[in-house]
Amino acid sequence: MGLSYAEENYLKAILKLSGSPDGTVSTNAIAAQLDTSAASVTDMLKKLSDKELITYQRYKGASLTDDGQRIATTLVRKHRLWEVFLVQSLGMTWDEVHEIAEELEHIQSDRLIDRLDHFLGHPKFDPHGDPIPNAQGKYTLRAQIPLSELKPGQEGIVIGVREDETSFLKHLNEKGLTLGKSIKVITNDDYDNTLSLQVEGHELNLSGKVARNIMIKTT
Amino acid sequence: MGLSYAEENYLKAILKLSGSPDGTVSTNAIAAQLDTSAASVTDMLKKLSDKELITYQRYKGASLTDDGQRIATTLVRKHRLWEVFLVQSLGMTWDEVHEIAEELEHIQSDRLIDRLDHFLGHPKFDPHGDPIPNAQGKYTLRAQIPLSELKPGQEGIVIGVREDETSFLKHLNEKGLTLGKSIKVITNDDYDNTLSLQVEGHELNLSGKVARNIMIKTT
DNA sequence: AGCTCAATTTAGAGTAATCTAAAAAATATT
DNA sequence: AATATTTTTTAGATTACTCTAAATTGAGCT
Ligand SMILES: [Mn+2]
Ligand SMILES: [Mn+2]
Ligand SMILES: [Mn+2]
Ligand SMILES: [Mn+2]
Repeated sequence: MGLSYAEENYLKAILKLSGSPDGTVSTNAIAAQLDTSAASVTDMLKKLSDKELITYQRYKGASLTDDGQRIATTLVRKHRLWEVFLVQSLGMTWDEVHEIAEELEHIQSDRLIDRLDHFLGHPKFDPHGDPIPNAQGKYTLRAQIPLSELKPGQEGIVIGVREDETSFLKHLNEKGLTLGKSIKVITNDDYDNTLSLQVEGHELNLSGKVARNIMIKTT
Repeated sequence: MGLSYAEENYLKAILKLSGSPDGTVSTNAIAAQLDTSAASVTDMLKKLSDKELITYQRYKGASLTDDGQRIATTLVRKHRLWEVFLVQSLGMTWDEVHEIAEELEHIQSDRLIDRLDHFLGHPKFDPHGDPIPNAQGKYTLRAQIPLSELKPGQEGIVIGVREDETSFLKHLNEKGLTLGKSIKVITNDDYDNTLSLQVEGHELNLSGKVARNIMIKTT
């Protein structure tokens, strides 16, 4: 029997937040990620723990079990494959696909996803530059560095973003800072990483907050 | 604010069942269609009535309002477009797409559906031969007659099925009776419409129950 | 070691969707 | 017209998910 959308969203949130060593995630971090109350999170952590998808001890945080990790990774795979479909096949823009994929990722059918993956040509990255896990849960890592950490004079290519909210991506569209663009840093403020850079002949100013969410492959 | 999946499924069921003159549908008919209890149906009819998506009087059945009709028709459009996608683009078979489309139809995004429609080339019929409403809710009707009503000697082409359950469609696959096939009736039992017919050189026997769910365009 | 405060959990409650069993209304039969 | 049967509704519960407010726990600081 499958999981509910809510259970799946929690697993995905825990995976996203568990970058740390042992991968333990706090109740409040999950609540913030899912924009829900800490009390709701506690309830759900008990349920997921009963189903052995996470390990959880009161007051000690949660981490994914192997089963939980596998399920969460599959959700990420589905989310990102659908995003590729929406952009590549349907011609939607990178700023409008995340919310839709947030629903599509819950469609239940392994066969569907394998077919979709095949149809799309086994893409390795989604429209935001995030890696797509394969059917075995493995994915490609790339050397990348936040734009905010580049020194004046350094050059590179935009290969990803760390944030997929519509407002952020629309902002980048307006600045012309989309995937694949070549950039060169002119100045980078020591204090708050306010940047000026060169993109396709134009000069551009960016806040440190924005620059920290743009990932660069240096050239 | 959007409707829940349950509310949408009820609207779709009412549309499907309201072929009659005024289009009034009984509580039990809906319960049977959705495989749920009559008590649950009554609860939901009250809710949909409050939202003015149906007209409903106790003990008198329900019918769609214009708003309800519009929403239900859009759901049918989405369901059938997704079925076309699954078969045409992903190469799935007509017997495995209905259940998946039952979920996909609830994805919320008008823009997505318009893009999908465009991507698929504005198809007029789904993989079961059912017409696909356009964005305005209009669809093409075709002259068709149940195979069970053909007389011995009559010929035609399979242009649709009235039932999209997997088991039924798999049965047709085994018999080689798929969309587009040419058939010729040899015998048709007066009492129960047990048929024998000619398909691609082979002779085939069908129960009346099956024959009543296969739609033919006579030639 | 004890105190303080933030993080977390528990308590209690609400909404949505569903069920079974009992009551009421409508329809069919005699 | 009265009675029997079927259909539909109501009553009362259950499960899943969520919330706010109150209680508890644990970690950091004197
Ligand atoms: Mn996304
Ligand atoms: Mn989601
Ligand atoms: Mn279908
Ligand atoms: Mn559905």
